[in-house]
Amino acid sequence: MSEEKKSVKSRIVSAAWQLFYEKGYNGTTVDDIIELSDTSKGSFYYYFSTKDELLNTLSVILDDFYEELEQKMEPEMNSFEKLLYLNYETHSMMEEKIRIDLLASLYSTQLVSQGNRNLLDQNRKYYRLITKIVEEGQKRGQICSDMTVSGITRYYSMCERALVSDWCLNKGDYSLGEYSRKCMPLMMEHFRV
Amino acid sequence: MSEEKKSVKSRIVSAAWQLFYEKGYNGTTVDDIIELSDTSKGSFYYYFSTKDELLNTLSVILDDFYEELEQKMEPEMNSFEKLLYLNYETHSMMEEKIRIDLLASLYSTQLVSQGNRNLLDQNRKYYRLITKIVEEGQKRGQICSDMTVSGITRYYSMCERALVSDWCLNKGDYSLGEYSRKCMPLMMEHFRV
Amino acid sequence: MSEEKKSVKSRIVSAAWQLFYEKGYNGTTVDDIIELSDTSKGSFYYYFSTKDELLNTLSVILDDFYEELEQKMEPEMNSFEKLLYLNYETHSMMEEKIRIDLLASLYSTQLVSQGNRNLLDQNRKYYRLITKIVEEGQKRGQICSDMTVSGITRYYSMCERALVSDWCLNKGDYSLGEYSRKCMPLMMEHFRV
Amino acid sequence: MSEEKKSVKSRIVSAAWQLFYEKGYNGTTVDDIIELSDTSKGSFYYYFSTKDELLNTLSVILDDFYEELEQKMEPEMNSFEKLLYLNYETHSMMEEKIRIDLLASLYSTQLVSQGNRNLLDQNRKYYRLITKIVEEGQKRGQICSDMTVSGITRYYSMCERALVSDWCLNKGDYSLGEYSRKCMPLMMEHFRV
DNA sequence: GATGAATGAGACTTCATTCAT
DNA sequence: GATGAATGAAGTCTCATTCAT
Repeated sequence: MSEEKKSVKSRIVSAAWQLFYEKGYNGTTVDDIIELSDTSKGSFYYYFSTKDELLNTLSVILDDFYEELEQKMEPEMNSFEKLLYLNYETHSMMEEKIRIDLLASLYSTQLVSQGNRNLLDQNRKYYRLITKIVEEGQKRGQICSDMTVSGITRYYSMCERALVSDWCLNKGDYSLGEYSRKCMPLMMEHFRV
Repeated sequence: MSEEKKSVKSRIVSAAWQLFYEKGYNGTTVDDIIELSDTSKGSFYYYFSTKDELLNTLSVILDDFYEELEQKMEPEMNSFEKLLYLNYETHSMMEEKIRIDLLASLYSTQLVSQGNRNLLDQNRKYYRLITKIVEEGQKRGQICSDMTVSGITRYYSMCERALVSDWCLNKGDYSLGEYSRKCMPLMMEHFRV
Repeated sequence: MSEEKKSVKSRIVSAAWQLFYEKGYNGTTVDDIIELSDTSKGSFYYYFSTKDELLNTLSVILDDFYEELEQKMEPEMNSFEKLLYLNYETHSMMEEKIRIDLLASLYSTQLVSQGNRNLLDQNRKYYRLITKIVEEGQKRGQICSDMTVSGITRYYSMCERALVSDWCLNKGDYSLGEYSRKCMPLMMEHFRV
Repeated sequence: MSEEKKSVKSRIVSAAWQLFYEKGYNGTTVDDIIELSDTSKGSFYYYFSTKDELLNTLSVILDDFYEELEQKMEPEMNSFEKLLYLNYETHSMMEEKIRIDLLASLYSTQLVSQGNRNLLDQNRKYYRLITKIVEEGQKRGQICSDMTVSGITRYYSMCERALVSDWCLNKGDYSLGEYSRKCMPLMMEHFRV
């Protein structure tokens, strides 16, 4: 069981993302997903309490990416630069690898959903990583200390969300990576020492 | 005819907003709207091709507010301050007067809709007003000139959207006005001369 | 006016029938008709109180055909044979010249319409012609006299409607003309002297 | 479960027919039906792909009646007489028990519908019963053998449809039972031995 | 853990028809 | 006579979600 066939849950997740890429989030129905993953309505709702919940699995993908990036970064790099670096790398990756309408759906859904707002979940690798860098930056005197670590983290993440949201709103008619490279330093200017 | 009864379209809009305030966007059905406005499905879909389209009429409300604000502002006020002032006033008004779930719905909808993205419509009073102030500011030497007028306008509006979006994402658990008063100067710091 | 351009009413009729042939009765909307005839909703409803009424203009076409047939028939022909002849000629013509779904629509509509039931209108050329032949037949002793003229006319027309209806019900998968040639004599057998 | 509540589908059918009797076919809306049967649009369209489809359930009612009649008929009765007997009984029953506009709607709908034409479905009890009697009649020498069993069955059913259709076309202004009693022998005369 | 028939809610469509101008 | 914006009525579709087995 455990070895020979993928778990039902992971079959659902794979199928869902495959379909999301092909047909977009709203264009994909739960029926499509269970058909491709060869399961049933019952199983789907056994593992996920709602279709939206699948979108949250996107943050897992993103967090894996942050994990990788963390490895790659030189620890001695200037902390402020680290933030800009992370931002540029991630936004470039999103632009290349993730369908824009998925991002749009994710942001759209989180705005109106009642439940867990994954984008803001403080336990994500993302938040832990940013927090760590800000802390380190303040200690090293490379990031301004007139705001708390969590205040800066929150501000930074708001700026990132702003860049992604606007890119989605504009239907991707410019480069997310490049626009972020240009704007992020402006938005963070105050915190550079 | 002309005097005695409001046009059908405006009856629909009024009814819709009344209901949106009472029951929220998702809580309001098209049937509710046509019942309160005493019209019919046919008429509703004759004027609006989709329920979402009603949300766009929110920008009319906002633009009316910008009109008012423009009157109130002292022309000699520092241009950079004008931007911060507008931001604070508007966000305070939104916080007080507009149901958060309407803003959330508006932003959510615009992210995934195919059609006109009202939030970005350059012809809105909003854009024309910001553009005018930025222009004036550069002329007067109160706003930095290392970016074009339209670039700054766009950046400024992105920052505003970020603040509103994040407030919605956080379900309004802090003051939008106050948070904007604190963050907007940071975000705009680069453009202050 | 009178000479140079066709009357609005006849433009509507032509357009309607052209469209009925192309798209069927139900497939043709009043909007289609007014577009092709280059008139307006108002005009359409000025001339026809309902879309169904257009179908009635079909009986004019049929009656023209009966007029023709009457000319062609030898007056001395046996009256009973005349009835069979008329039946065969008409049903063959229908099969060739008239779209089956128009006949189906005509019959279908008349079954449920409140208004005038053209199919039964005793003033039609059709009824006048059949009545004349039956009368003549009884006088000549070629048609059985144990039923009144109007009784036989009515019976005869019911049989014709039966053949057409059934042909429509079967979606025309056999020859209306041939099936009528075979069945009509059976149905009328009693009246042959 | 099994005992306590009727299936949703049959609740819909019952409600529909109750309403059809009260308000006629066109006078009954799908909303009425789901309200009375205490179900939902979703369920309705899960079981029936269109409102018209409900009319087809009429043949079930008719077939039940044929079942009954078959029991009542003396097996030794002359086969030709059996056909006339069946015809008279059924048409009398229709006249008494079934709203004329339902029959009209059924015939009207079947003329223009794309789908299954219930009226012609050879598997109905009706066709099986008529076929059996014709077969038996030919064997016994009570029904003429110059046409095939299926040819005669088809002809017979066409005659019955003719009588019902015309009755509907005339809005029931005479007795269907009596008119059938008078005409059916004329129409079938050829097959009497 | 799995299943899928059944449900509920509401958006949206379609058109013939009306009516003030 | 003509116009077409506006209407009304009902049918149909779409799906996420639930629940008895």
